[in-house]
This record gives sequence, C-alpha cells and structure tokens, in this order.
Amino acid sequence: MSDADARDAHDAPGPARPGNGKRVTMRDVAEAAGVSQPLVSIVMREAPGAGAETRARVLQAAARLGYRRDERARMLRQGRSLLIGIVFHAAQPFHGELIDELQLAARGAGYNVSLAAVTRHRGEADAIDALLGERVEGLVLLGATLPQDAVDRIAGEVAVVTVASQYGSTWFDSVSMDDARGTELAVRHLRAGGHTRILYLGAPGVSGDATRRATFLRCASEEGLDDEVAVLPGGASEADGARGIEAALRSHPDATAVIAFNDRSAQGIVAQARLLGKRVPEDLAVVGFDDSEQAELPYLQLTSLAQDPAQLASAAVEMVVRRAEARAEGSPPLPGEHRILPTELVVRRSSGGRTA
Amino acid sequence: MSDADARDAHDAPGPARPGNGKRVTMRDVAEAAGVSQPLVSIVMREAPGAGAETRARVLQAAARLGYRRDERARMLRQGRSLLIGIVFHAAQPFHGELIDELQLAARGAGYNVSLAAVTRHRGEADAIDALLGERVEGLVLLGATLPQDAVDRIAGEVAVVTVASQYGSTWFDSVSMDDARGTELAVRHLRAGGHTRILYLGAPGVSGDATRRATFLRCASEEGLDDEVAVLPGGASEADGARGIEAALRSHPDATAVIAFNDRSAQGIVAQARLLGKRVPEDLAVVGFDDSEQAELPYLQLTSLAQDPAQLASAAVEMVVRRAEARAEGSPPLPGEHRILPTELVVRRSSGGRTA
DNA sequence: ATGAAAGCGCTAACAT
DNA sequence: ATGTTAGCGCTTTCAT
Repeated sequence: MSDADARDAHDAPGPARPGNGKRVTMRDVAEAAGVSQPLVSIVMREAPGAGAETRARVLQAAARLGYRRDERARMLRQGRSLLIGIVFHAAQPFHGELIDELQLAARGAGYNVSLAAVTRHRGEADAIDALLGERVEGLVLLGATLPQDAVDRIAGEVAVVTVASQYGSTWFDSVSMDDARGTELAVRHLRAGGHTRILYLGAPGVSGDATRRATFLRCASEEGLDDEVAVLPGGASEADGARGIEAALRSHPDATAVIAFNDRSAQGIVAQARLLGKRVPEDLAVVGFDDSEQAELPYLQLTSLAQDPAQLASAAVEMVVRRAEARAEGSPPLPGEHRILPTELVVRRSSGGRTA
Repeated sequence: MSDADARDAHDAPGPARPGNGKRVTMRDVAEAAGVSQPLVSIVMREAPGAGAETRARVLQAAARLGYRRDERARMLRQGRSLLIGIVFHAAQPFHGELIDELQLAARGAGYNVSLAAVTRHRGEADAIDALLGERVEGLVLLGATLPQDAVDRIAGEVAVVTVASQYGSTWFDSVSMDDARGTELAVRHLRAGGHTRILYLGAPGVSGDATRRATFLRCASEEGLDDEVAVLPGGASEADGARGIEAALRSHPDATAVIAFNDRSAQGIVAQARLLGKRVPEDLAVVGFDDSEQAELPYLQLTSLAQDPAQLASAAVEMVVRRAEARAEGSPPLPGEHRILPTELVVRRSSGGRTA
C-alpha cells in the first residue's frame, strides 16, 4: 500500500491540503512557485510589482493548491478592516431587502459587510458586541430600538448610522423615510376618495409610529375630521393587524378607511376584515407603509407609502463610510446628520384606486 | 487653550481612545495596569494563572480604556476559528427562525457563527466564498440549490451540512424533514375528512418538491384516487400560490382540497380562493408545509406539517461540529450522514379541523 | 522585479 | 504568579 493510499479509500474531492491537514498559506504557494512569500501577496492582491510570467506561475500554483486568502490576517496586518457591520432583525422581511442593497452599496464603496441578526434569543446589544469584536469600522443598525444614550456610547467607538429609527443624536447619523409627509399623503388620498371616518392603527413604541400618529391627528384636524377619526392599537405584524382591525370594527363599526402601520399589518387587516364580511376596498379602504413586495400581491393590491430600500441603503452606506474615513484619518468627530428621504404614495386597488 | 481641549469642543462619549486614534490593545491595557501583555491575555480569557489582585487591576484598566478583544487576532493566533458559517436566504422568513436556533446551538457547542445572506444580487457561491475567507470551520447551508458536485468540492475544504435540501453525498451531511411521511399524513388527513378531489400545488425545482409530489401520487393511487387528484404548478411564495390556485380552480373547478408546497404558498392560496368566492375550509380545505408562524394567523388557522426549527438546528450543529472536530484532529473523512427528522401534522381550521 | 525583515494583536510555550 | 519569546498569515517597508 503506497503512502498516498494510506489516507483512506475515500478520497476527498477538490485540491488536497498538505499532508498535515493545515490550510494552504502564501508560504506554501511561494514554495510551490519558487518565489518569495511577499511576492505571492503582491500577485494575490493584484498589486503592481510582479512580472507577467511570475504572476502566471504564482496564480497557477495557488490554483493547484487550492489557496484562499485569509481575510482575518489581511485585516489584521492592514490596520483597517474595511468592514461594515449590519445589525438586522431576522424576523423582518423588509430587512432582507435592505441587506441586499446595503451589500451592493458597501461593495461599491470598497467595503465588505458582516451581518449580525437580532432574534428572540439575542438582543441588539449582543449583536453589536459581536460586530465590534470583529473590528468593523462602521455599524448600520436597522430598526434599532436601543435607547439613544446606548447608541451614543457605541458611536464613541465606531461610525454608526441607524436606518428607519427615530434618533436625533449629535454622535451618529440616521436615515429614514419622511413619516410626516407620508402620513399626510395617505390622509389626503383617502379624503379625496370621499372618506371621513378614518382610523390609524399604530404600533406604539415602534420607530416611526409617534410621528405618523401625530401627523395623522394634525391632518385630520386640518380637514375638520376631529370627531370622525381615531387612533387605535394595531401593531407591526400580520397578527397584530388582524387583532387590531377586529377590535377596531367593534368600537368603530362605521369606519370606511384604515391607515396601517406597515404593509404586514395591512395584510392582516385586509384578510381579517374580509373574513368579517367587509369588502376591500368597497367597504373598507386600506393604506399601508413600506410598499414592500407584499403590497403587490394579487389579492392585496395594497396602496402603500414607498420607502425605497436602495435609496435608504445607499444613503446609509454613504454616511457611515464618510464617518469611518473621517475616523481613520483622525479628523475631529462629524456632527450628526439626520437624513429624511422623500416618500411617495403608490396607489393600488386597496384604497379604491384604479391603478394596477 | 489646554492640550485636552485641542480636540474639539464636541467631546466623544464613552472612554476616550489614546490620542493617536488607534484602537486599544492588550499592550495599552498592560501598560496602564503595570503588568506584561500576556498576563492581560490570561485575565481577559479568564484562564488560570493570574493573582486575584492583579486580575482586578487589569480588568479595571481594561474597562477604563474601553478595551475590547480583537477576535480576528485571537482566531489567527489560536489556529482555530471556532466559527460556523451560515448561508441563508434573506427573503425566507423561515430562515430567520433557523438562524436563531442555530446561533443558540452553536454557542452551546462552543462555536460562534458568521452569517452570509443570499440575495438577488449575491448567489450562494459568493456567500460561501466570503465565509471561507473568514476561515469558518464548518458551513451550514440553508435551502441550498447548488448542484451537488459544487457542494462536494466545498466539503473538501470545510465541514458542510445542508438543511432542508435534497442531497445524498458521501462528502457532507444533511438534515431535512420527512417529506414523504408528511405528504402521506396530509393525504390521509384530507381523505379522512371525506375529500377525494385533492390537488397538490408543487414548487418544481425547489428542494423537497420531488419527494412530496411522488408521494402524493403514490398515496392517491393507494387510496384509489388516481383519476381525481392532480399535480399542478404552485410555487414557494404567496404570489405563486395565489396565481397557482386561480389557474387550478379554472382547470379543476370541483377540487375540494389543496396541499400547498409551503405555508407561504398556502397563504396565497387561501386569500385568493376566498377572493374568488370559495370559503375555506367549507368549499376548499388547505394544508401547508412548515408550520411557520404564519400558520397560526387568526384568519388563516392553517393545518400544516410541522418542521421544528430547533430540532433541525441542533441536528445541523451537532453534525457540522462533529465533522469540524474530526478535521481539526486530522481524522479520516467521515461518511455522509443524511438525517431525516420526523414531522407531525398540526391540524387547524383550514382543513376543516376543530382544533384551535 | 524580487527578496529580507518587521510587525498587526493576540495566544502558547517556556522560563523565572 | 508573572515575564520573555515566538509566531499565526498576511501587508508594508526597505534593500537589492
């Protein structure tokens, strides 16, 4: 039995690792290609300073050995991680869309991203800690609910920008949609459709709710509808919306329109209302927030306030990168910038509109 | 103006970093505490070999300076990353539940996790590459759709286990639910409810569909329903289900029961069917797969085949860790293990059941 | 164009 | 119990 067979009859696929089982390093590649190790580094990161023929020999050796660069070592030596941490909520589909766009934008700015999920068993603080341990240079917090002074403290360590949360700190930036304008558009739209008995099913405590609620009441007042509108408890999930509308229709049986906290809640509202015999939009018009993928579902066709994930993402990345660069250069801290992106009402059938 | 003020009027919150703006290292802590740097290491990782009084002094210095251990450097030096990579699909809510449980299980086994999202702009191969660059010791692939030989190749580099995919390789492990048994339970349940004209709205190409479809046809045949059942195109999303049922009700208007590919599709089916005037469950019984959170929605009350995320996760972690340990010890490759977890029919109203 | 040497922040081995 | 030395895999700086 030869030495090569000693391993096992069962031969691993792909390029074999050196006999000892350790991973392939630049040294191994250098040895195989008959060059020095730093030269391999030059070739691998496509830096100038290597002859064409050598370059080819090195690349071939690397491929043969199945070499893969160790990012940790690279970051360590480089002094910079060029890494942006993203904290998202695993249960929020909209965060999935944001992650996609954030990754794209970050790559465009020369950064990589590292993800940390907030779940039932892991709070925001834990998720952030994990990313700080990886030495991310910036942090993008999606839908953060941490108290502002906690975020301030973190902003003392790395660049921070929050997305779709309500903060106004001098220590970090934020991007969110124009909740006030959106709410105003929703009320006007329903009013123009002839509705006066309008409900807002809010999500108390969730980011954005306070502004939407206040604006709702103000607009209703301006329209002279003080006595016909009401703010009732809804929530941010389908189940919350369903429960909310059921209670709402008992306390306000003659309501003809509802503004939901988000599209998920709106979905629950529509489904439950239909089950209770209400037709949507004929008996009950519904408007949501987010213009998420759900809004387009054939059986929903939900009128919703669009918040473009790509725009949110590119603004977030731009801001967090600017802060990170400033830190890397040792510039004095930047003042907090709080950007509010325009929103747009996308009219679909759920509010009585005629559009597809 | 004193030197301390030179920085800015605007004073950063939290512990200040050293003047030069670089991050705090163990050396800084060691200096501040008047001990050697390795001793700080001993204290920070709570290893034996430091006096109680020294330990306290070091910890205090670390806290004062805002020290945080650099995980990359730790992994690099340690030779092991003790890291498990998780590849998930950002658009799949069920993966969120799995991530939660996987993190829990991994922590229990002494590993950390690193996440990589598959999105519209980033394929599975890219996501896996990123994790390999971080030197993860194991990879948990959620709902992978890569061809098996591609996964085989990756399994040559690190420990791999797939969750909820259909593979049968000798090079990596897999865990999934018992699709055949689940489908059988669904058919029997509907049959017991008096249904004979049953449809299966599958998701061609998606993991699990082939088995479910084949089992559906076999069971129907055993029940003597060959001429009454049909397999029709559905899909894995709400929109797919809605479109699927609309077409299905046109081609098979007298169907009384539907088995959906998953709960998301079932949700679309129920909503669309109701919109078309069908009552659920009276006119159309619906059964889903996953028993996800949606299944419990008040307006859905969906009968579904449970696949416990906690069980899937702990099996996946157990298997990937076993493989990773074997590799770390240089043992010969383990044979592929393909575990199938039992499933259970959770009866709710959507199939005519009486249960909550 | 290439090589030699140093060092990122940490842990491990050995010395005291 | 504590300090010294070495080195993980890489990039950087300086020679040649």
